[in-house]
Amino acid sequence: MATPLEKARSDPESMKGRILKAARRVFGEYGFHGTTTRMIAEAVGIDISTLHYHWGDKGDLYEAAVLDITEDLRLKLEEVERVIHGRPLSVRMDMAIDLMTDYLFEHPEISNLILFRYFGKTRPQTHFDFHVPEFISDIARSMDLCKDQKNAPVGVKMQVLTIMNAIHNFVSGENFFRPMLGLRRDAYRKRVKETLKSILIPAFNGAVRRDEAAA
Amino acid sequence: MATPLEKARSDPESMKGRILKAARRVFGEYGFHGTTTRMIAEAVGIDISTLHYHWGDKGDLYEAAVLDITEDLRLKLEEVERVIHGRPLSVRMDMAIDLMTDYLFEHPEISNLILFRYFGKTRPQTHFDFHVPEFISDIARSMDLCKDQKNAPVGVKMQVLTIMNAIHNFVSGENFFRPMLGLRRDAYRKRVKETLKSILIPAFNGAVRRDEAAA
DNA sequence: GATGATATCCATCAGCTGATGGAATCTATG
DNA sequence: CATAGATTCCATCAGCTGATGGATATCATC
Repeated sequence: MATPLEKARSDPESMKGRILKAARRVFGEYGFHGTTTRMIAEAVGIDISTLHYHWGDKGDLYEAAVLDITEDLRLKLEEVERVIHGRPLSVRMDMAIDLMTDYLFEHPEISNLILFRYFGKTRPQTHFDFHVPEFISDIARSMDLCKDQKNAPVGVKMQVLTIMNAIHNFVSGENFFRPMLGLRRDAYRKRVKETLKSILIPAFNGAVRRDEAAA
Repeated sequence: MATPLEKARSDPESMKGRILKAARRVFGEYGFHGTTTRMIAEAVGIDISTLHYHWGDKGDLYEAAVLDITEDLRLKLEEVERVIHGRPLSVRMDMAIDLMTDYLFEHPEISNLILFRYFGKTRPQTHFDFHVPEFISDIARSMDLCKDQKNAPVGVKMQVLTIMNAIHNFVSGENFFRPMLGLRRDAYRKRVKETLKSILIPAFNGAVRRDEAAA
């Protein structure tokens, strides 16, 4: 039998799917404690008891939202890897940044929820698995930053974290940074890509050149 | 007459100061909505009415905490600028990363509160000034990334944001990232500095070399 | 159209949270 | 010590929040 999350993902138009979609967005904007079940129910246009009927209590729905965005992100990373596979490093980096920033700007609640889980605590302490470690190693391998498929070295993992977090920051912080910079939506997104590339591509090209020189 | 915040900053041992210090920490861990006035009062060992007596309502205390960490950060940035002034770019960058990471790891609530304000919404919408734009331009000038004292170009501002956010991320996300990487406290902090330097210094050295070549 | 299962809403509750009034305590000053 | 002001705590409240029971509505199947 399919879990509630699988049902919701297989049919986004169902009530389960509509609630989950709204939950992702509202939890992403206000965090777990800043979100009330009534806010989500109102966003869907339903009563709170309908929400509880489909998803149990608030913590269960939050967990489902986190697992849902995690799975979306995993699928997108796989897709990006397929697209960039076999190309030279600087091109891979360039394309990966373009594809991931575009995707996350279209689904900012993914970045929002991830950052909330990284940087904030929930009361009472919830901790279900986030699958971050595997993601990070997969990205590292896809970027050709390490050979080992299963487990990247610590230094490489931290480089990958730096890249991913930089993207999440600009996506999730758009409401704060964009007015500060006086940019329109499209100009902001263009600048984000440029900035990330200008910083990251030289850094990693240099790293690889240094590796090659050492070898 | 001194404002409550000025009084609290001038005498950290006073009740106002003790409450403010606890508020910074708890707000930083759980965010505005995840924090209850009772949590802060309990951390200080006082009754909630004493808290309200000194700081008014919850929103006022939160605002004071944000302004307090903002001022701390401003003072630290000034200090760092004095220390690194006049040195070559790569050395400035190296020292600035060391000094700022050390400082923020000792005061993680600063990074915590800043990230909460960047990435989360508060209900009802609060928006008092954060002074971020001036900070960013000051850092850019201090790093010699721009000439104009008052207002750095957009591209430079975004580079500075990328650097500062990367530091905040690793400081504030320590509880999440460190177990994931299997590092002890000191090793983690060492690795954070190495990672930041390995990515940022080549990038900005390259940028400056390109500027010089173009000039 | 009858019937059982599923889905939705209304009414309501207990507990938590922010906030306050007022009594009790402390402190400085004469 | 007396007194006034400042500080702290206890008791309490109204409103919000998460959650549920039960009535109603919808739907598939016969």
